[in-house]
Amino acid sequence: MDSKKQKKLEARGWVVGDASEFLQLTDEEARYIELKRALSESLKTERLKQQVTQVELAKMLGSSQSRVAKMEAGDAAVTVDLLLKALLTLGVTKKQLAKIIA
Amino acid sequence: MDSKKQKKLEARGWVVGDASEFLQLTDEEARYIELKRALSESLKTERLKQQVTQVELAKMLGSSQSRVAKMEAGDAAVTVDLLLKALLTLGVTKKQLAKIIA
DNA sequence: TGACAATATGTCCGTTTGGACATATGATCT
DNA sequence: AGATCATATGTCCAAACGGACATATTGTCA
Repeated sequence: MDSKKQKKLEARGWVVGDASEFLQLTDEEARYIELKRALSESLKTERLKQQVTQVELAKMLGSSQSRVAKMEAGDAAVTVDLLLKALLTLGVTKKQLAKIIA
Repeated sequence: MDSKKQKKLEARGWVVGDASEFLQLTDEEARYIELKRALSESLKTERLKQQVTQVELAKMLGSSQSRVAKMEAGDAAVTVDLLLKALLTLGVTKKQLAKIIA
C-alpha cells in the first residue's frame, strides 16, 4: 500500500516527491496512482470548465472546500470513490470517464 | 423496480426504504452504483477466466477470501478503490478498464 | 451418502477516510 | 496599501472501511 510506505519514509525524514521514482512500487500500485492522478486532474479541469468554485462543488457534494481542494491535489487521503462521485456530480458521462481512465 | 431486486440490495447493505424511495436516488447515485456493479462483475469474470480461486486472489491482494467474495457480490461496504486494485492485480489494462466502465 | 473445495455471510476491531473548521497563501481588484 | 474571493494546508474526530476469523452454504466428486 503506497500511502503506508510513503508515511514510513516520511517518518524517517524523507521528502517524497514523485512516488514511483522513490518508492518501490509494484506495477499495479503505480498504475493505481496514475489512475487517481488522471481522475483528480480531470475533476479540476471539468470544474473550471463549468465555472464552478470549490465551495460550490463542495456544496453540491455535501462536502467542504478543503476536501475538494485535496481531491484536486491528488491527496493520498482521498479515495477514487470520492473522485468518481465528484465527477458524476459534475455530470461526467461514462464515456467521458472511460476516456479519462484509458 | 421489483421487490426482489430491492431485497437483494437491502441484504447487501444498501439503504433502501421502499420502491419509491429507491427511485428517488439521484442520477449520480444510481450511476455510481451501476459503475460499482460493472466493476465487481468484471472482477469475477476476470478471476474465473484466469482460473484463480478467491483464496488465491486474496493472497495476491494481501486480503482475505471473505473480502474477495464481498467485492464480487458488490457489497456496499466495498469501495471502488478496492475493486480497482483487485482488477489491476489481475493484470487488467487501462483499455479494458475503460471498456468495463463505459 | 460423506468428504472436500469453493464460495457466501456475519461479526469484530484496528485503521483509514471524510466533513468540518481554522488558517494560510494567492489572485485581483480599487 | 486594504479588501475580497478562491484555493491550499493542517488538524480533529466520528463514521466507514478492510483484514481476519468463524461459520454457513453450495457444488462436486467417489
